Amino acid sequence: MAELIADIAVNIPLKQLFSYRVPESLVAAVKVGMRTDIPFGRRTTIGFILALREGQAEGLKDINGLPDKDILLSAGLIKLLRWAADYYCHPIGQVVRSALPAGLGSDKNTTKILTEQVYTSTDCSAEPKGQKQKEILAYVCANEPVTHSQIAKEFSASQTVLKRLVELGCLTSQQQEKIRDPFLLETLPEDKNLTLTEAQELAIGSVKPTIVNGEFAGFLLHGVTGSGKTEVYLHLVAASLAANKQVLVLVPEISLTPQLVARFRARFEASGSRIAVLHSGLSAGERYDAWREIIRDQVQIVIGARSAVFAPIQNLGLIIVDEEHESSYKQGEGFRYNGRDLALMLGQQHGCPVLLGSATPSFASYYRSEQGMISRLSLDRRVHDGDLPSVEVVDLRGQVLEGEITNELQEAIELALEKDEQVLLLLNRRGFSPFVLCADCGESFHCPNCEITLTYHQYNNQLRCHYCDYANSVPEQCGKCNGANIEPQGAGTEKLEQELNELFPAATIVRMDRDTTTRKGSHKKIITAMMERKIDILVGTQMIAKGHDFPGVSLVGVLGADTVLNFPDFRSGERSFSLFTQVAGRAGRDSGGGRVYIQSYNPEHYALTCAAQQDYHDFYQQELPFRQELGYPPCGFLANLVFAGNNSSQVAAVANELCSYLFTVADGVDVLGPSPCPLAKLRGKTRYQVLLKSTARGKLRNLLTMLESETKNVPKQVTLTIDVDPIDML
DNA sequence: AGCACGCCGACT
DNA sequence: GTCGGCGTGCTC
Repeated sequence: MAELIADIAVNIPLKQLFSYRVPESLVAAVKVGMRTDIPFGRRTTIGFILALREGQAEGLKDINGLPDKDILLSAGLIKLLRWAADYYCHPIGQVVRSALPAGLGSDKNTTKILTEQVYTSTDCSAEPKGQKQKEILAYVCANEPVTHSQIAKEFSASQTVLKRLVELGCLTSQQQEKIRDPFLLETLPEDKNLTLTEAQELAIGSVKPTIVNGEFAGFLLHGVTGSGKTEVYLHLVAASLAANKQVLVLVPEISLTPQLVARFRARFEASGSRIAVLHSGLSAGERYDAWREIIRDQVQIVIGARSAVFAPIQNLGLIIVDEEHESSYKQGEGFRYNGRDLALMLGQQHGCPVLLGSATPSFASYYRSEQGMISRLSLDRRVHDGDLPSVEVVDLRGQVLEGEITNELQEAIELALEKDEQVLLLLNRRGFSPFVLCADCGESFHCPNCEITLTYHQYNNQLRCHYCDYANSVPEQCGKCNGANIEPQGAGTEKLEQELNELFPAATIVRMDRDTTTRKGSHKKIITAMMERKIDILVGTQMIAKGHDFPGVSLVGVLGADTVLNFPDFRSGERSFSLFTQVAGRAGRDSGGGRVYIQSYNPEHYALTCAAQQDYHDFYQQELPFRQELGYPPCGFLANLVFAGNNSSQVAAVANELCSYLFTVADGVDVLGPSPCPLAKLRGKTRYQVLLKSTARGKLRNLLTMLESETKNVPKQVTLTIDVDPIDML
């Protein structure tokens, strides 16, 4: 006899699904996408029903129950998750869990649905005796249905009065679900409806038909800073809403893009569209509520960071990936997916356009647009004024510098300060100095867990590891020769801040990096002070280049460009070009006539010269042969295998063994390694890597399949992580 | 990942 | 004699 069988994903590091019988009592209620309680081994746990089928249930256990009324995973989402689990070689149960809002994927179900009383009137002509009763009844009649919290806000001590009104038969009440609304206390900005430029009109016109027709199409919206990408997004969102379809907007990090969220809300909330903003600041309850609203089709626009690509939207009309080049779209640990790439897959599965927007596109996206796989839409002019900043590359070769700032840059800063304009200085290295050493014997200091050099932080006189949380105070004496001349070498943002204070004592100088923005709100505080022109010079790491328009900035300086250029990774050119172009775009945003100085020992490097000209296409053409020759993405495909464990010789042996196996079976795939990872030791674990490289995606996939069946032989003391399409290989 | 089973060292 | 170390094996 055929019975109902559920295929269930369980949160364990295994690829397979587990099959259970659905008992007669649950057959009517069970649906694909629901969460379920199941017996698992000697314990009970929760799982997610990814499929239901008829079949022979002999030898299968029964599911215990269904804890929720709603389904949690839409059919479309299940399809995406299964594809992603396979593509990224990650256990399906853990893939499902990382897609879900926190609190729903774990065993302990801590997130609850809130409910509250909702009142409606039954008799508005009634005339209760009490004055307060009259007032509240009138209020309910005018505004019904009214929630209890609304009444509590308007009237004090309303509880007994309400009870009396219900007893009198004037009101009835119902228990109803309550949605936690994170926007409740925020005020909406004013919506500015701007006239479109020709280029904007053209871009909108290209995407619109695909929204209406429900076709997949990829678009790269390449627009320089200030060219009005957001306005293009807003018009396309409107088109999607008009076609009765929902919109997904991915952003690199919500906290860095408050303006974008504000503009979406200002444009669409007034006309009754609901926007769900998913970000790390939400409580578990708020996430759960947003998730339920989305799956019930009560939300029209979802904005969020990479994990929002898993929002269970059922009727997608458009997907936007803003700042698509940002590396934060790639998850760096666990389930190492790329939100931008999954967005493209999602668009294909749903049949809707995907719009990738950036001023400095990822090399991969630009390549795809050149190959005709996606369409490129360009906005090459700023909306106001035409002037892009003038960029000067300052040659450091042969210069004798006392600090970090050249005479050229110093003079430019003086000039800007005289004119009461703001200055932005980028130095992509936090701390005071990247290392310290003993001036007598040359001894330097390393992290005991990660073996890399420790960075000196002057403000608390500590040596800190930037990869784990190791910290130690600076020793008085050298441990090797007992010398007392321990000196900081090189410069970070802290030291630069000190130098600036000496050079420009009258100026207000503020530093913004991970060390000054850890406290909640501190980041926003600096941004606000900058907006209000309370800061003359802002010094910081790459976070100063992201997402903010500071109208008062006329001068941008880039220091330490060479550390970015010489970073040991095939994407260093791309990253440098992107960072320098983005930060240069911060100069003279409104007034025009901005100036940018980039100091470098390698002024002829194409990443620098192209950034100086703001010429992406030139950069692309110089970068392309290098990627082609070496078969690097997007001209080839990579997967990085990392072996880690406490016993270094065991890790090396396991890596060696698996590597030679792969080498013998590989067909059309280069097996490189094993070699110690660039961070050969991290948090106390020894790490080796094997890089797989192929020009054919399918051949790489085949090898990964063979690898996965071989991982059974990896001892438990050694962990193997597979990173498909890695973006950094540290 | 849990959770149990199992086989060897120092304790009331 | 047994409490407990963590190696190994399994989970529909």
